[in-house]
Amino acid sequence: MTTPRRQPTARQRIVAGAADMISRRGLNATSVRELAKHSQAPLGSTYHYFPDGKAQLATEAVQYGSAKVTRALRRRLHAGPVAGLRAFLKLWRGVLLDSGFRAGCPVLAVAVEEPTGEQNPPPIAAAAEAFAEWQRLLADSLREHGTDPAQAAALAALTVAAVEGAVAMSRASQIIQPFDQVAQQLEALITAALDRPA
Amino acid sequence: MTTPRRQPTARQRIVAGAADMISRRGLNATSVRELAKHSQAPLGSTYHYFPDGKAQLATEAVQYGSAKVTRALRRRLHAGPVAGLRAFLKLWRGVLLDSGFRAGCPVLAVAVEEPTGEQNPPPIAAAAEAFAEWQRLLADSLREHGTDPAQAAALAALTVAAVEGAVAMSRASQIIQPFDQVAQQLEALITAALDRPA
DNA sequence: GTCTATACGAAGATAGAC
DNA sequence: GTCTATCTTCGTATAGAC
Repeated sequence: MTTPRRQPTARQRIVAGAADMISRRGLNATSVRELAKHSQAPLGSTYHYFPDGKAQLATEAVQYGSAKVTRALRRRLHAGPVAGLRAFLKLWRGVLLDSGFRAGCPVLAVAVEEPTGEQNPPPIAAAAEAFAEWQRLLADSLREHGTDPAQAAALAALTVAAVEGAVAMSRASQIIQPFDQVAQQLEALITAALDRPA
Repeated sequence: MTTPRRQPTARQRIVAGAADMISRRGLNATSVRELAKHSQAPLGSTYHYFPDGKAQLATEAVQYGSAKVTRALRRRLHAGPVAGLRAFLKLWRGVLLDSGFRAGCPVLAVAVEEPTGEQNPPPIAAAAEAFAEWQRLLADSLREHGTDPAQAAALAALTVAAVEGAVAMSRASQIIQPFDQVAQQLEALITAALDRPA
C-alpha cells in the first residue's frame, strides 16, 4: 500500500504466507504465532502491520488468494470462455499436485470456517466477494460470446462451485480423479454453451 | 453401538451436536468443552465415550452427517437419478434456509480444515469416504438408467462437487441464488443425460 | 518504528474423587 | 462407570524496551 517493489515487503510475505497456511490447514488452525515464524517476522510485527489482528489477516489473505485467480482468469478470458476455464482449472490442478494434495483453496477455507453473522464479518464478506468476482468474469465472457445472460450466470456459478468442491474432494481423497472428472465435464459444458448460444 | 433406542443416547446427542456445530463454525472452532455443554454432558463424558478425543469425535460427526445424506439419497434414488438429485438438493437447501445461512456441510468443513498426511488422518479419510459414497450412489443410479459408466461417474463427481461448493458460496454470500443456479444447471444436466444415454 | 517479553484466557486432555 | 477439578500448552493480543 506504500511503494510498489520487486522485493516483497515483510507485510506482503506475511499475507502470502497466511494464504498458503490457510489453504493447507484452515483458518483456525493457522495461528498468528506460526504465521510470523513462517514469514520470518516477529510476532509483534504482525500486529503492527495488521492492527485489527487475525480478522484483518484472514481478510487480506482471502483477497490475495482471490487476486491470483482473478489475474489468471482475466489474462486468458480474452481468448474466450474455454481458455478462461482452462486457466482456472490449470491453476487449481497445479495447487493440488504441486502440494501433494496438501493445499486447497484459502477462500473456501475461510468461507467454511468463519461463522456468518448479521453484519457479515470482513473475512466472510471477502470470500463472498471473491466467489462473486470469479463468477462475474466467467459470466461476462460467456455473454460476450453469445450465451444467454441467465444461462451465462448460472453456468458461471456452476463452474465456480464445482471447481471449489472438486479441489476439496481431491485434496481429501488424495487423488486427482475427482478434479479431472469435474474439469472434463465443465469443459464440455462451456463448449456446448458456445455452440448452442441458447 | 450398544442397544438401539428411541431416545437418543448421550453419545448420539454429542455426535449430532458435533456435526451441527462443525457445520456452523468449522472443526477447529468447535471445542470439546462447548460441545459437551451444548449436549448437556459433562466434559469428562466426551472422553469416556470418545477415548481418542477430538479426532474420533470429528470422524464420527462426519459419518453422522454423511449418513443423513446417504439415507435421503437411497430413499429417493429408487425413483430415478433426477429424484435422487432433487432429494440431495432439497436437503442442502433446507440446511441453508433453516439456519439463516449459518450452517453448511460438516463433511466439507472437516475436509478443508484437517491437514492431510501420508497416512490420511481418520477425519479426512471419513470425509473422502463420504464424498465417494455419495458419488457412487448417484453414479450407480445413472448407469442403471442407461448412462455410459464413465459419463455417469463424471457427472456424479460434478454433482457432488458443485453442490458442496454451492452450499459454501450461498452460506458466504447469505443469498440462495448461487445454490439455486447450480441446482437448476444440475437438474438440466442429469435430465439430459437420461434423454441421451450417450 | 521494531521487536521482546508477557498477560490472560481457553484449548485438549487426564487423574482421581464419587 | 460418571463427572469434577486440574495440568499443560497454546491461542490472541499488548505493553513497553530499544
